[in-house]
Amino acid sequence: MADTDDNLAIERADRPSSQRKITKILAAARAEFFGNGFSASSIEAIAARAGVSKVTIYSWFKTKENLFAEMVKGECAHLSQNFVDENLESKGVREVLIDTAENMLDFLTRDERVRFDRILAAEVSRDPRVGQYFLDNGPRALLQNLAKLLESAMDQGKMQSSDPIASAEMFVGLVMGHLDLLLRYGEKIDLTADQRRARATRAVDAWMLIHQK
Amino acid sequence: MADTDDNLAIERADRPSSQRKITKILAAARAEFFGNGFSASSIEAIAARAGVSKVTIYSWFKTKENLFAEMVKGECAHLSQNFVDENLESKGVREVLIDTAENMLDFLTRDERVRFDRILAAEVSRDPRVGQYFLDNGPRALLQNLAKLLESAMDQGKMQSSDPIASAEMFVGLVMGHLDLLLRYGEKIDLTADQRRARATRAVDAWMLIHQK
DNA sequence: ATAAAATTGAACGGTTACGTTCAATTAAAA
DNA sequence: TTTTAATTGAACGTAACCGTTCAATTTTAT
Repeated sequence: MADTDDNLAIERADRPSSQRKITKILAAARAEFFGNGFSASSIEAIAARAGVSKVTIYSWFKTKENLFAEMVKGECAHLSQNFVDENLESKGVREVLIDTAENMLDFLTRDERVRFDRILAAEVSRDPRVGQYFLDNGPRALLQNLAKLLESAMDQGKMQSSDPIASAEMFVGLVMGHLDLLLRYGEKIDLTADQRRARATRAVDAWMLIHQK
Repeated sequence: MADTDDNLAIERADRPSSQRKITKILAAARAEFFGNGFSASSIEAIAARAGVSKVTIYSWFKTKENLFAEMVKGECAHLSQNFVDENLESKGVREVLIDTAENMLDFLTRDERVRFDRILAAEVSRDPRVGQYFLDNGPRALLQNLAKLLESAMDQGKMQSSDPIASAEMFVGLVMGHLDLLLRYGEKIDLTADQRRARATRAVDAWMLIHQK
C-alpha cells in the first residue's frame, strides 16, 4: 500500500501496552470504517471505541488515510487465507474441487467479507493504491493457488487447458455466478450446507465438462 | 427506492426553467457523488456545479439522502437498458449468444458503470433500499431477459436446462469471470474488439457445452 | 529509583457542512 | 398586467471533525 513505510505503526511499538493499544485502535478502526465508510467515520469515534485518546491515534498513525490503509493491510493478511483443498492424493479430483468450491462459497458469502468489499471498493477512487494492494494480496494470490490446484487436478484427471489462469477464472465464475453482486447490494443469502454443496457440485461438474480431454 | 414519494422532485415542476434546473442538479449530483461518494460530497459543491442556489436544491429535494436516491433512480432507468440480441431467427443461435455476451462485456466494463457500482454498493449499509431498488431494476430485470433468450436458444439448438435462471446466472459468470472484481478495484482493462470477441466466444462455447442435450 | 517514553484530557483554530430563514428579485402563468 | 411561483444571495445557528499543542500523569525500561 504505502511505498516504504511498512508497518508505520508497529515499528517502534516495543512497549507491551502500546501493542495492546495499537491492536485495539485497529479493531476499532475496522469496525467504524466498515460501518460508515471512510469519510463518515471520525477519528474521535474510533478513539472512543478503542478506549484510547485521540492523540494516541495520531501519534501512531499519522493521518486518517494512513490508519485506513494500515487497517486494510491487516485485513488483507487476514483475508488471503488459502481455501484450496490440497489433499489431491487421498481424496480424488472431483471431491477436492468440490471441497474447494465449497470453501470459496463459505468464505465469499461471509458478511464481514462483503462489507469489506463494499467499503474498500468505494475508496479506490480516493486512493487507487488500496485497490492495487488488495488485488495483489487477495484475489490475485488466490487465483494463483487455484490455478496450481487445477493444473494438478488436470494432470490426474482426464482434463486439459491451454490457459490455466483463464481456467481458474472460469472456475471462480462458475462457482460464484453473480452471487457476489447480490451480496454486495444487500441481498440476504444464507446457503444451507446442502445448497452450498449443490452449487459447488454443479459448478465443478460444469468446469470438468468444459476441460475434458 | 422510496415508498410513495415517487419523483418527489418532478411532480410539480411545471415551469420549464424548473425542469432545466432539476436536470442540471441531478447531473451535478451524479458527478459529485460518483467522484467522492455520498458522505464526501456536499450539497454546496453540487449547487455550485449545477449553477444553482443551495436553497433551490433543498426546495426540490428535501434532503441530501433524497437527492442521492433520486439520482440513483435516474441512473437505474438509464442502466436497465437491454443488451440481449433478439435476432434469433436471422442469425443462428451461437452468433446471437456471442453478440449478447459481447454487449454485456462492453457495457459492464464501462468506466461509468464501474464507478456507479462502487459508490452505490458503499451506500447500501447506510440505506439498504438503494441496493434493493437497483437490484430489482438492473441485474434482476437483465437476468430475466437473458433467461428468456437462453430458453429460446435452447429450443432452437440442441440444448436443455432444468433451471433457466441458474443457466442465465452461469452465462453471466462465464462471460464476466472475475473481470468485475478487477474493475471495481481499479484495474485498467480495455479489451480490444478481438479480445472481447474471444472472451465472449469462449464463454458461449463453454455454456453450450454444458447445456448440450 | 530514576530517566525515558507513552498516554491523557482539555482546549484551540480552522474548516466544512447541513439545513433554515428572510427579504428581494426574477420568471412564468392568468 | 397582475398575480403566483420560483430563485437567489446572504446570513445564521449548530454541529462535527481534523490535526495540533501542552502541561500533567502514567507506564515501562534500566
